Amino acid sequence: MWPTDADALVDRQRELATLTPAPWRPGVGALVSAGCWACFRRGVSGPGRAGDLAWGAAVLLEELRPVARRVAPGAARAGYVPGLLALRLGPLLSGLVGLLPRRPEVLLVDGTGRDHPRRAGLAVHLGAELDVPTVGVTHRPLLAEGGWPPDVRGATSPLLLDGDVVAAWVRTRAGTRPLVVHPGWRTDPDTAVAVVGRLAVRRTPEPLRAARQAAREARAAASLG
DNA sequence: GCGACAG
DNA sequence: ATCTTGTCGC
Repeated sequence: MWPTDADALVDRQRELATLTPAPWRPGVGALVSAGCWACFRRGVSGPGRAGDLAWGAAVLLEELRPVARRVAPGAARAGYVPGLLALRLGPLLSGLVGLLPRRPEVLLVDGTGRDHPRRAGLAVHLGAELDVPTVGVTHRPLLAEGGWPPDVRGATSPLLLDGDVVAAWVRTRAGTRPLVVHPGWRTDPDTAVAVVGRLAVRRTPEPLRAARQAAREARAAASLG
């Protein structure tokens, strides 16, 4: 289950960093993926706090086609603290993925993997809890460093932390900012980049786009009453 | 001590 | 995270 305080989460992250699960690779045929997302009330800025109202979503896809959606309101378990995102969102997101009609082959998460103070970001943690290979996607690195790749779709460049390649900048579209792709649970950098390239039609990979849209629709519906 | 810091 | 503004391209 999910740690409920920072000390317990840090302990769990240190444990996760020592695990070496078997690497996963996509099989032949249509890829069954999922994306999960959480959004908060509009107009509220800052790190927030425990109890913040949130809307979560998980969407299951066969290749690029959404086939199931789950949305639910929930409460953040903590304010946002860099390195402790799992404390805030872990239970909500894992619960929603667990409601999908089947387990995906790979789950895309809005968070880092090995680019983390203890090499165990939310993408790693969710994958371990759910026993699902994961790939993280963020707008920017948490700690890793590296220059942008050329402005060509498919171009990548490494992001390093303490001399290790822990993530990659990826141009999913020319003319826009690259995304950061993070290997998570049972994925390596090459596999993570390949999965994102396969699932990205627009800038944001379709599983995350679909989940973000579903979460925001749930928020909008709630605001109307 | 100070700043930086996924969402 | 979320918002606002401006700019570019179709």
